[in-house]
Amino acid sequence: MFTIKDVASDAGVSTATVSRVLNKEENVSEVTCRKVNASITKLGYRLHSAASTLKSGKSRIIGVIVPELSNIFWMTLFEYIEDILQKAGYIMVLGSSGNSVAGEIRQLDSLQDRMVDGIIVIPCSQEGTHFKKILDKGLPLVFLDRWIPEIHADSVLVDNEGGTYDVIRALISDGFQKIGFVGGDMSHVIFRERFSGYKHALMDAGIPFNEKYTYLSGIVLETGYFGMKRLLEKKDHPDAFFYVNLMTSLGAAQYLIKEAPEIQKKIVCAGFDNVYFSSLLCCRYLVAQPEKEMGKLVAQMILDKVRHTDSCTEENRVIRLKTELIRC
Amino acid sequence: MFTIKDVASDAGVSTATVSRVLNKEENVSEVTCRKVNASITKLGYRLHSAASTLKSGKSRIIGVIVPELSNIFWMTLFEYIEDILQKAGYIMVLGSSGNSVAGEIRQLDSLQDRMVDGIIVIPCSQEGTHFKKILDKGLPLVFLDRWIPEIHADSVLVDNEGGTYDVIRALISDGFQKIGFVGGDMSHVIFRERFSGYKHALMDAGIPFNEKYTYLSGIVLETGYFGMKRLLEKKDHPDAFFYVNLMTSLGAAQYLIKEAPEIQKKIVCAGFDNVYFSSLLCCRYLVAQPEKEMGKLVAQMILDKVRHTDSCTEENRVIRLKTELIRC
DNA sequence: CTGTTAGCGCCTTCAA
DNA sequence: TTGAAGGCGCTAACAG
Repeated sequence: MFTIKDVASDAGVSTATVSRVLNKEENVSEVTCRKVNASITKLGYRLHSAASTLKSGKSRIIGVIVPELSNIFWMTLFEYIEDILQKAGYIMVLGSSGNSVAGEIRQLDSLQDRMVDGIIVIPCSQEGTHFKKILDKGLPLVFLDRWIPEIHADSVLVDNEGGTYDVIRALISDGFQKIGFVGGDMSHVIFRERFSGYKHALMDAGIPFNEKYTYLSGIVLETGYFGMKRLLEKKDHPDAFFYVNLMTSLGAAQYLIKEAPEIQKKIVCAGFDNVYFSSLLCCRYLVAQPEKEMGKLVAQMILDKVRHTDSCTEENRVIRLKTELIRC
Repeated sequence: MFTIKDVASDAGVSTATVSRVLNKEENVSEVTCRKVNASITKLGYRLHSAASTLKSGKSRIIGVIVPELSNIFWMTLFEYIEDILQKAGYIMVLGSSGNSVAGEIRQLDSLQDRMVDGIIVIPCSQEGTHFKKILDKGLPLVFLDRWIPEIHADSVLVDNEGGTYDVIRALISDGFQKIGFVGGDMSHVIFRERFSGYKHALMDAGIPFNEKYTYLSGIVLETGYFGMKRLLEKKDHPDAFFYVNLMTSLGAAQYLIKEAPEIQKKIVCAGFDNVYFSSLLCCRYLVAQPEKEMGKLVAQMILDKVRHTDSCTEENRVIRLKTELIRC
């Protein structure tokens, strides 16, 4: 393997100059730059990232922490994110927190050991003191999809309240009055927002909120399954349902297909999140998040922060993207 | 931040000794070891991975290349893999090849720049000269889920032929004679294996193979969708179907739900792969791959190779795990 | 069993 | 605009 020393002697310059070219510094004459680049390609030289990291303290690694890897929606986001990071010369280290704060802390430690330049987090809960510590160290951190308001970090989110409001209003326009709300961990801000959108839509339509049409205990597959079971068992059950996220939607669809196919035909469903196989959910409406935009934006944000660490102390930005109401 | 120097002086030993303790070498007295560890925890010392990598040439990074990130089955595998790697002190760098050889090469280059200790690959095609180059350099590489027979690398696979044979036989036992085969990129060995299992099961039951019951042009969502459309349009269409993988199954289910709900009731389906929301596919049978075992095994294999790079030149191991036939 | 020491490859002042 | 030179923190001989 070649080092900058080899490149330097081949190009007839010093290692310092090669380093300057590699790091795209301004003050290198165009002739020298070309000479050096020629030698680089000629020798097939590649930067030794460990050496560079040791000396500069920059690793060109962006760490990512997700509650779980097996979530299609999130992974679709990371497909876009990785693409942008890669093109900027960064690699993405993707780690799962296993839906626990302890997991998040473990991942944060591991990432710091690797001297990552920045971190993207989809937090698993509203507990955020461990993230606060990171920010206090001046390490760039951006929240994605979910956030923790008390922790002042840049965040890329969607308009959860508005998206839910719109879909509920659409159901109301279709003539439904008894609309079920399935799923939601109310310790999470984003689910409170969605719940709020639901209640406001009802309120604005003059429909009284009825707690017995709601099932709020969770955001996983089982939540949807048992939520539907519980709600449909009631004699005066809803005739339309809103599922708070993809997992809940999947669980609800499973229940309907397996246990209540005859009821499925009589009710109408809608759900937050849209993926490539959403048509299996048999929903009339879906609230689609702008994955591509979210991914691009968060990647750009973290790169900005990484490259201008000084401006990190500025006011934090919380970006809300619009969702799209899809009629299936 | 503290360095081994600080730990050394705090513990009253040399930096070499600290390094030995950190790397869990044998020849350190128990007393010294305890002293050093005490100082480490007392100071909250953490190894500087870049420095360690620079000196030793080992990064404690395992690179992973997948055709795409948004595949639930694969990501479930990586959930297990990451867990094991993490516990062994390694991190996983997950990158997408975007289903192209060029993408694979790009990822390989990036990983080599990072001095990864080993690589796990789910190849996107049967083209493997770029992987050969990696192996020739002595860099540990293991294939997962798919393989390239010409490239002699360790591989963790399932018994594709046997799994398919069993499910087709089950359909035959249920009385079906006209069984459709949907999906399959025959340039991939694993799909040829599945196709072979299908044909053998028919043959062993004395049922003649009929090409018009097959639709072999792809392994993506659209394959399943249009495959079903095409096959069901025929007047003498199959009354049972086998889908070659998850994506095809999803596409087929979408077609049936959207376009042919009345036919769906009259036919029976089966598919390769099983995920947490498979019940939405309305299959009678599923061929489940042992994800946990696969993940654990491949993680263990790559760690073994990484830790004993010398034995890398030995005969390569190709492991075939049994699938499980699930009746839903 | 432990200490001394020479770099690994690169970046970054400082001086020219 | 360029070069010289001193480490960044750690590991791995080698010596004791």
